[in-house]
Amino acid sequence: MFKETKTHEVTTDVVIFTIKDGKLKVLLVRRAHEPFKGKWAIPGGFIRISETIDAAALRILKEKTNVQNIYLEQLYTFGDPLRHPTARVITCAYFALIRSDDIVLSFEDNSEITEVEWHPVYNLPPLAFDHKEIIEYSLKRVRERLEFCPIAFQLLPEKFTLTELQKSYELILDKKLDKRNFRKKFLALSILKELDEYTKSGSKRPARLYSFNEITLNSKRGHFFS
Amino acid sequence: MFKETKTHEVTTDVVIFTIKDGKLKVLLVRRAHEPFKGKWAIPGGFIRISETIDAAALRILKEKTNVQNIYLEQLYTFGDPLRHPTARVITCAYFALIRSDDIVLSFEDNSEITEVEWHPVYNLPPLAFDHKEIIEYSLKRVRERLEFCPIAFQLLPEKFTLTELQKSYELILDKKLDKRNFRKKFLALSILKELDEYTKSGSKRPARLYSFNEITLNSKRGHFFS
DNA sequence: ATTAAATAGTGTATTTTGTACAAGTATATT
DNA sequence: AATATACTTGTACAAAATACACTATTTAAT
Repeated sequence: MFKETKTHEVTTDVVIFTIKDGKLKVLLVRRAHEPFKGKWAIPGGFIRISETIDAAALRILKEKTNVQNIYLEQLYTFGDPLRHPTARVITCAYFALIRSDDIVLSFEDNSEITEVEWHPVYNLPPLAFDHKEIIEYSLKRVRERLEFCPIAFQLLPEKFTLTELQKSYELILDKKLDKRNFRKKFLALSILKELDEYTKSGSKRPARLYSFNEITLNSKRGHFFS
Repeated sequence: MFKETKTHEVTTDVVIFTIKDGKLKVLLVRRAHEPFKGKWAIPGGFIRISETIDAAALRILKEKTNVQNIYLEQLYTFGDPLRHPTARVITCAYFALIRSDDIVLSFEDNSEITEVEWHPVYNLPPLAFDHKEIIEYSLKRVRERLEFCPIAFQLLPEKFTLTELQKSYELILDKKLDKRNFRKKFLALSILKELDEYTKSGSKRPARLYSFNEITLNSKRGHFFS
């Protein structure tokens, strides 16, 4: 298919999750050029020759969201020769969880892209390349991680209610959880700091606010929810 | 460090585990050339331009061990620009578990290599590149997998005793397990076929032989040992 | 034939973890 | 004051994990 003398291109793509408008969303960019011109894709780019892969992924993340210091994990490397129609592009995919508040999406004068937007994970538009598969695999991985460590805290503000925390789990796992069991389990882990503050009851009964203790993962069995 | 016009090279390295002489071992090759001439390394090679990464890893595995149809899983992609002293080489690492019996190690007239040998995982020689890190990470992953699915069966012969099975778990997890609990748990999973055969008591009391049913993973919670 | 040595095999009691499930409490609104 | 809404809390049961010690079968030695 390709000449053996042709070289591989190596990129990184980053699946960026957030919770916005009560939905789990991923950041997508609209492609300005072929292949897949006009199609939505997950943000990505070439890995520079003297840059670690992690650094490249962080760079992509920062270009689009201006966010740094975030949970970013290498997901999988996708390298089917047919995943790109005209070149051999191997992509090392990452995923990240961020809070969507105080984030300004940007193109950064990037002629590669005509739009940047959050899209509901459970209702995606047609995507370029194998990006649908990449997102699905990310979601699977996030769910696995959630069983072991409360990475959902990346999605929440500094101070949050237990209901908000539970909601973030429900959005990721895509199922309802029992309120009493959820609280019991979480409080038993003693990773939450109970604050003496309450939501300024915009609605009904104010809810107590919590924050995370410095995260020290690996509780005995490490499992959270299944 | 490198000129931005220089291209990445992309390889795959495969950590191959086996149990031999009552020890958990990995397959290492001795490098014939610089860099790290004469040092031990895990087997690897360039990914061909029209080959999937999985296919490349399987090819490497077959070149060295003549084994096919084996549990092979992508581990992680290592891409630190400093991991190779003179080039930018990104490697997509895999790991595999195989039975060491009926395996003939081979160089396949490969001038890259002067030796191929099994080495105890818990007592490795100095290794080329970041291969020590890759092996350590493989081991971590194998342990994680072991909690969910009985991949240890890849290490055992067709017919085996419960003691042998337990031993393989103990070697990988590097700790003793309780015999009665181990058996109870495994038998409850009904993935074992109890045979009407026994070890031809080379030593003391003969032990019953078992084989695996067709593996259907994902029992309810999926966990085995911690 | 008896005994010793080695490995195989087995069951119960306790603790921990997971799950199912419903009523009372604090605030805002009317 | 009554009502609506979201917040908070505990117990009983089931399932899973863990701790723990003796008997059984064979070979080898006397």
